[in-house]
Amino acid sequence: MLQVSRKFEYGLHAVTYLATKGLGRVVTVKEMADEMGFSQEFLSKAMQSLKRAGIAASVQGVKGGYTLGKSTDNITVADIALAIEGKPHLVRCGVKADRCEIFSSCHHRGYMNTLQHKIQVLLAATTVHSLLKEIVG
Amino acid sequence: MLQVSRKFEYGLHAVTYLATKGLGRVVTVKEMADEMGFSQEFLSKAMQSLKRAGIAASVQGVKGGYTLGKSTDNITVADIALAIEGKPHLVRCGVKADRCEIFSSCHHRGYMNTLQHKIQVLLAATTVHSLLKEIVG
DNA sequence: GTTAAACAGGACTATTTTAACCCTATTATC
DNA sequence: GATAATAGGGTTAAAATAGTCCTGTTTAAC
Ligand code: SF4
Ligand code: SF4
Repeated sequence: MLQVSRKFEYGLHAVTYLATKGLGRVVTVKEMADEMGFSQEFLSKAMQSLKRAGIAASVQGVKGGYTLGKSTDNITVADIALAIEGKPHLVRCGVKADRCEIFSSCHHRGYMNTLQHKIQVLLAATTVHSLLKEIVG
Repeated sequence: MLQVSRKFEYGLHAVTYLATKGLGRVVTVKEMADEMGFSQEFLSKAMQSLKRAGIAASVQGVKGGYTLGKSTDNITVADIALAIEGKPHLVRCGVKADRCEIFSSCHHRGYMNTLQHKIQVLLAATTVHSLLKEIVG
């Protein structure tokens, strides 16, 4: 269906939320989940992925939470997608060749791969900084 | 995971197969399934979708089968995707607003929709005619 | 006109992926 | 030491995808 996952959308919302709060402010998952209206546990997983990718930074313990790990013009939508969904694979064979039973006789793999690359370029073209301007404007 | 469905790939292969056989030649689902190595029943569903969209034309009865319904430069990859997967919805709310619990407070919907449009433009930029040239070249 | 080979399509089942939840650490403030 | 937070493994639930089955309908060939 070529649809982004909920986890990705949660992550994207979280990043823009953190961005509007500024780099200094430490925000808890609870606050974000309450504010934006989705599951705390699930958002928590998304934040952990973002943290591992360096997009978010975490502070543990009481008074802990998350902040952005980079400046907003240094995070692209592609980065967020990569952090949360892992390497993109528009076609099954990208995960592993034997995921497709007709791998050896397939002629349109090259096209699909360039298509995937073009989609990646689209995602990489939007930084969180530019996204925020779109949102406000 | 932003991955195309198997049904779409089956359909795309079928269309290029029909295209190489020329508009005159009527090809059965059995032949295509055997030739390309996938489930006859499942490919049959894809062909039915392609037929309903006018991309393929069918001949019923003994000696029946499928041919292309249009010229190869009149079919784009986007057309095939539309025929097989229906209207694309990069985000849940595209299907129906109430599919997303935070619809009313969502700020990045506009961006996601333009993103989807750009992906559609990518798909629409490739005709079966140009795809065949890529494959051969 | 009977048979057989093909498309048409509804309904069902199985598999896989995604989403959500639970529970136990660990960390650090108070 | 109590508490409020992140970290993360493991399990379950729900949804989407893939695949099958079965019953019609059409039509060429005999
Ligand atoms: S059909 Fe081709 S492009 Fe698609 S998964 Fe198989 S090998 Fe890859
Ligand atoms: S988060 Fe926004 S864009 Fe995504 S489904 Fe919900 S309303 Fe649509």
